[in-house]
Amino acid sequence: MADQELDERKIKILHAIIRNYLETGEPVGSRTISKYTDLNLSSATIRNEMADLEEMGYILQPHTSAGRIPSDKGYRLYVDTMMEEKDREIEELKELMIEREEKVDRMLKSVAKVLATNTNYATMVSAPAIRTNKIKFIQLSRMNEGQILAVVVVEGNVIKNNVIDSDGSIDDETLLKLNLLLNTNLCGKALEEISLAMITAMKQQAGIHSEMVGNVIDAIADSIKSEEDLQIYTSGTNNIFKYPELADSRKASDLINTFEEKQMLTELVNDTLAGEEGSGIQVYIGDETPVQSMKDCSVVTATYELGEGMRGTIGIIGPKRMDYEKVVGTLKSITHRLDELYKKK
Amino acid sequence: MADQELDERKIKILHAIIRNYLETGEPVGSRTISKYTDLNLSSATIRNEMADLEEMGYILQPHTSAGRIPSDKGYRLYVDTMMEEKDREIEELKELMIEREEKVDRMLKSVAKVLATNTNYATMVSAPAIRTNKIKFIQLSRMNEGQILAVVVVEGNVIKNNVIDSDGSIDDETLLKLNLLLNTNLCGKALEEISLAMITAMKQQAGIHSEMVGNVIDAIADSIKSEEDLQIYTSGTNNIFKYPELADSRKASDLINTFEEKQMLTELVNDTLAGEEGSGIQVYIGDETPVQSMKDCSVVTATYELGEGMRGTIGIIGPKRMDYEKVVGTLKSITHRLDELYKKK
DNA sequence: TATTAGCACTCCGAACGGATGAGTGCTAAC
DNA sequence: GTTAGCACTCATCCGTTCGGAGTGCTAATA
Repeated sequence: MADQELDERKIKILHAIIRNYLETGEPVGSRTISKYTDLNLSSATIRNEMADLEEMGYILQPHTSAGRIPSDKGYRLYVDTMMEEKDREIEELKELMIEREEKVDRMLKSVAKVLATNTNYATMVSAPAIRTNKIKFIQLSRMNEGQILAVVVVEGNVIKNNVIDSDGSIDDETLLKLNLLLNTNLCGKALEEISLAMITAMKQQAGIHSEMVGNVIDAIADSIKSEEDLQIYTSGTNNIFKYPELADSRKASDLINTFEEKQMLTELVNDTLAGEEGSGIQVYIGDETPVQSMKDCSVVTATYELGEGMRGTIGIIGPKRMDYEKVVGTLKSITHRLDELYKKK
Repeated sequence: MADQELDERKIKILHAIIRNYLETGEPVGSRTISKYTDLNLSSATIRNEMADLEEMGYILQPHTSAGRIPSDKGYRLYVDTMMEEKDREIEELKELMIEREEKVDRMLKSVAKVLATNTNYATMVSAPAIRTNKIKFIQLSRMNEGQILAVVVVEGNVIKNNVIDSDGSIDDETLLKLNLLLNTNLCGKALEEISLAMITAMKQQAGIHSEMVGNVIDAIADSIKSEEDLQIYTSGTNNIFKYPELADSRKASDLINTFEEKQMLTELVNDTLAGEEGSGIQVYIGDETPVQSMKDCSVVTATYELGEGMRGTIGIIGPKRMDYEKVVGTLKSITHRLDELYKKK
């Protein structure tokens, strides 16, 4: 009775158990199921089946004489094969005010917020990694005697800037030339594409001011790294208190910390962007997550694209018994909307 | 026996009670005090005195037959008159790496972090309100056909920027003129000083491009407001879990939320900047705080100044039984250090 | 052979009831 | 005014009890 396959009936029962548990958050017993499902079986029969399901690892008992709750393996199966998405979410979300904005970062912030209030889970949104963005415009200008302001605009109108101390005095004319040089050479290039060869070439062209070119490149590189490269916005952190299994002081503290030190979330972002396939939506259940402090959570991530290869990640973090259908639906619809908003142009 | 003044002895006893409670976090009984203090009194005498102190409102009993804990009024008295500051903290802090940085915001972030790890409380640091900062430099430049990039640098090298859609095409020469116009008129002025009169005057000078001037001013105003004007950095939020009286799920959730929605902290900032006097350090105990969600906390704030009138606020949020001496000392030393760092130049 | 009814059993959680001990308030003596 | 002494209160701990939910197993049933 142990190593058999999951037959039709077992699947139905497992499905019922999970659905019920997602709703109530309480261990579910055989009697409940025997009424809940359409297949008319007595609780005794259900019990036998449940014993099998437990042996196979799909469900588990918090303690003897308690009902069953889904195991990670159970959730996994559910998410992989038994889930029906709620497409109606898409319509609802259309109403949510996600509007295109001149500056992407501002919009992404609002995405995080909207998602958090809408789902009742914690959310994170990573801005497209800047180093893959293309440079739109570079501008050097003199602020005062000793200081030069370097401004770099990349796609999405993300603007980086840095103040450079220029010891040697540079006259306005050379500044103009440098601007021209930098723009013609670097515009349209992604930041990570800038090669050493290009830099030396530019230095050569700059002649006596080659030093300045180096400084500017350094400043650019610096201003990119400065913000830890990957900008991440979070929202709804305090939603975790809505789920007793996460509100435990120790776990909560760890989670809060993770959200504050956004850097820890980069692993999640990287993993999502790397392991992408199909719909671009990924579900991490419990231990599957790359972030240590989320071992008792489930995380659903999606990749979005704002045209021209600017890709970022959206993540929703909640308890394992999160409403996967709703979350996946919501993420699908929101990435779709982002796609639409930024495709036109 | 009720409406008498606090005599010497009562003060000593109250002092002892508070000190003891700050250390242990447990209600303190008469026996403890009778041994703790130098005035050799039996527990019975202490009990009588304690009854008086309670009647006067300086201490209270969590329940009959428990020891006493300080009331808000008790803490207040302690902070106002009985506290001896630990000046040695100053030396310790010197070791902490607070270094001047080109961009203030980055440094303030690190201040928040250093304070949080050093004190084990939650911290917030507000950046100087931008609108009181003076403009150092303005630069308009053409990004492409239809778009102009406006960059404004204010004191502290805080850099704001905005993209302006320019319908009418402006040639390079007028752009130069506009730059000159803006810089000569606005540099050295604080953002809030810009008056309508100045704007109209500039528009007149700009001639046919008066519209552009308006746009730029709008853009500047916008980019200031955009970031909710007041930038606030927080750190160590999860420290609140170290204090059981705050770790309670409901309170914790509220607090976390306050730190996430930094906007709520502006009241604290405003109150601090307004009610400033003497040392510039303020202590809010329990209900005294202007922020609703911190009713069960104490908050200590300080005003710092980065030369030339750029003033901001540092706040430390912890349980009522926080180590006021250490916190006040730390804040004093750190504001002092900031002052030093930014005075030289 | 699969399903079901029935029953003994397990375990959690809430409720109860002493002990224990810390701490108080009060009184009477010093 | 101070103190010793005592009765009293109350939180906390711990063992017990008890009911309920749910299980596993067995034997009867279709």
